[in-house]
Amino acid sequence: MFFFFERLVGSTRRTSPAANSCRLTGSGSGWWRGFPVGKSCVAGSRSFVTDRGQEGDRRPACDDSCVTSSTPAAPVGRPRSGARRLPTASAREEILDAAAELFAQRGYAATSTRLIAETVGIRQASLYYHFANKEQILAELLEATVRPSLVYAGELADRSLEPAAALHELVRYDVAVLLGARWNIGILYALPEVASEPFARFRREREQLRLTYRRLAAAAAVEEPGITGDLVFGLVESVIGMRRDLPVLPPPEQVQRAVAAAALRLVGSAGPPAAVIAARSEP
Amino acid sequence: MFFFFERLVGSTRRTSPAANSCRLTGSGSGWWRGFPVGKSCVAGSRSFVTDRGQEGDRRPACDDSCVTSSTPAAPVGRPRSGARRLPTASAREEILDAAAELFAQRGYAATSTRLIAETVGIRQASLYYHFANKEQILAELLEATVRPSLVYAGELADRSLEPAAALHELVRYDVAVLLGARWNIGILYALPEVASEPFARFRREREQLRLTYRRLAAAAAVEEPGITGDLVFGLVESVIGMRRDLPVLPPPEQVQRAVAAAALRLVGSAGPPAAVIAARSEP
DNA sequence: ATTATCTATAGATCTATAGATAATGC
DNA sequence: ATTATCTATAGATCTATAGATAATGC
Repeated sequence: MFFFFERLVGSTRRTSPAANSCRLTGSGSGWWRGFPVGKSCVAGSRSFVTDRGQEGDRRPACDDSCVTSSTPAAPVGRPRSGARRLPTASAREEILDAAAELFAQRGYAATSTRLIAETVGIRQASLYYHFANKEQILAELLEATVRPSLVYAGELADRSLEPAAALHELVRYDVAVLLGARWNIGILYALPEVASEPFARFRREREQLRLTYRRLAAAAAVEEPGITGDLVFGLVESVIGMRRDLPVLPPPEQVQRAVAAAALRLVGSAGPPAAVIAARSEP
Repeated sequence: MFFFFERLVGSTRRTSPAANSCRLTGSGSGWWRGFPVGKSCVAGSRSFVTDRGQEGDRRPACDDSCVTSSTPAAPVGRPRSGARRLPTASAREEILDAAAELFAQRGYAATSTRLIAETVGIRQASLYYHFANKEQILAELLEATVRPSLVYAGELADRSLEPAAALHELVRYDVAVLLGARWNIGILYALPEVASEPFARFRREREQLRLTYRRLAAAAAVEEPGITGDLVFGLVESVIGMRRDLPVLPPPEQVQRAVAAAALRLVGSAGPPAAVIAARSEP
């Protein structure tokens, strides 16, 4: 019913731009966050780090050519003291993965760069070869986390579904993203430091997603929508708290179904309309 | 329709134990968090700090007698260098208030004891006269924040309402608590450091509240409840995020109504039952 | 004498930079 | 020559304790 795809994240590198292959290959890119999606492969191959400044860090620009080789290739540069955290991933990706785990577990301020480095298996100072500062790491994680849902929301708009069906789809997708992430990355959304300037772009994108929920809820609601859109948004993101606080959760598909159905009841729509069933016509 | 009451919090002191007067008086206690409630005055006079260890700090035990005087009284001890933050409150309460503001705004780890002290208007070291350590401050804030809803849930159980009506009441109350707090204290629930040991008691109490939601949702749901109780819990707490992220919110009563109604739709109950209306028979 | 503050400071961090070094690539 | 690491460290914190001090209370 669902299949997984992996996303390239936190890397300026781009593998073969096989836009619809839904599985990216090449030097370990895309390993670190797999999530199930409703129907289609979305935004999987977008490289969305390249466009950010990266002013401060010493990492040289890298064009497409540098990863197209599928050979593992002997590592360049001075060898690490420790073993690799993720042998198939780039250092940059290993850092993002370690940071995601630690930020989600202990918070941003409580996670020292030393701890991130230790978790990766490198020295603290080596982080600064890949990132200008600690904030850059969090910013990258945050943006990589909203963007898929935002992109999906955009695609949904082009499919001219009836509002309830579109809402159902978006909720399913979003829940899948939140549950499927390797670490409970949604926790980062609520980190207090996200209110500060370096994370403005992330906040803007998240607000766009909220607007989509508002629009769909207003269109699908039987009565005056009021704050219903925001409540659906909150309902969806409540799976972050559930994933954090509950020792066990039902399988993702079941949670997706439950939250999507709950969202439709919440907007007053009488259960998943026929269009929803039709829209998810799998083979 | 609603009236406010103030709660004694973070103080071993107890004013006149006028259990139902709904307004506590005496040396500034209860100033720092006012919130509207649905019908009754709940837990307003409980002092729930006394029973915790306080091992580390030098603050001497204080019995009821020490605050019963309603005269402002000249301050004992060396005078402060700065002005008071809250002239009517005790130093302990001022610290809790400042910490609540800062923890909610910047997070726990990112808030230094120096900053808390400066915000209060005292020197950093002076905090330690009132609290054994920084964790104690957060623990006290957290516990003071769930407890009212938990107590209210307990009282609700004694009133033998029908499930949908009870759920409606609890949601209204809980939303009022979250919206009425002087600072958006619910943010603290999601602070990553809350997972650590010093906050075990808080977590236990919050889980009890979750269980109440589950029980009520299961009893009120028309179909298989599944994770519906947790979704309602999440729905209610989503007002924390709304209060944080939205520039303006509708007036509290309106949000209460909207969330309570949404909760009932979510469990499948067809709108607020007559019992709900009956239950809130105001003059 | 008691209380609630103050000053001073120990010891442990933490972030980011400078510059050396051990690999590969050409 | 380039890359990706390493070691060393400056400078800025941060928490908590020790002990002095300026009030009131008795």
